[in-house]
Amino acid sequence: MSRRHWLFKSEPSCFSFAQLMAAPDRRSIWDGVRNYQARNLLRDQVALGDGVLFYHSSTRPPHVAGIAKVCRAAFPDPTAFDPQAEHFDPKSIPHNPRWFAVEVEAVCALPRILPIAELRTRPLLFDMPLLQKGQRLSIQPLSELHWLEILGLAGLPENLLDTPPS
DNA sequence: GCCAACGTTGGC
DNA sequence: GCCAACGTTGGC
Repeated sequence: MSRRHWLFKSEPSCFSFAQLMAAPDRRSIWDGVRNYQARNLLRDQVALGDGVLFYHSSTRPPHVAGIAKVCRAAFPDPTAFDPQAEHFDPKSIPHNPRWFAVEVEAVCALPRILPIAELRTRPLLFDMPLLQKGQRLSIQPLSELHWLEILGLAGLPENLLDTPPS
């Protein structure tokens, strides 16, 4: 089986990695995605067991905060059906859902956060989507090289996701 | 289907 | 706070 890797963006004032760590079973739904390109990735590509970099945007400094993994693959985003929800979309109906969510489970916080400015200094990361001009996607694919480089920078073992939690 | 106007994102 | 880049909207 080949695991893929992703970067998920969140504004920590909205939902932080610490909140995920503190959630029951360290799990949370990843909902509210309302961009078609990100939706397509969530729905069609993000798979159970995939690795996730949890990135904090719109904070100082913007940074990678932690590692998570996908613990449930795509399902219709329930917040799109809820008139009380911030991202309610009346055009998404249960018979034909427009928006999708996954669930993620925290693996560990980075031993030290990795600011975006530091990522920009690493030659192996120059082609990371995050670092491209104008890139705004909230769900971004990472190559195996990107993933390993970032684990290494953070001081985490390459086989992090293969090691069952103790 | 074009494209101008507008709203949002998000680093700096 | 600024503003570049991008996505969406809607008149035509």
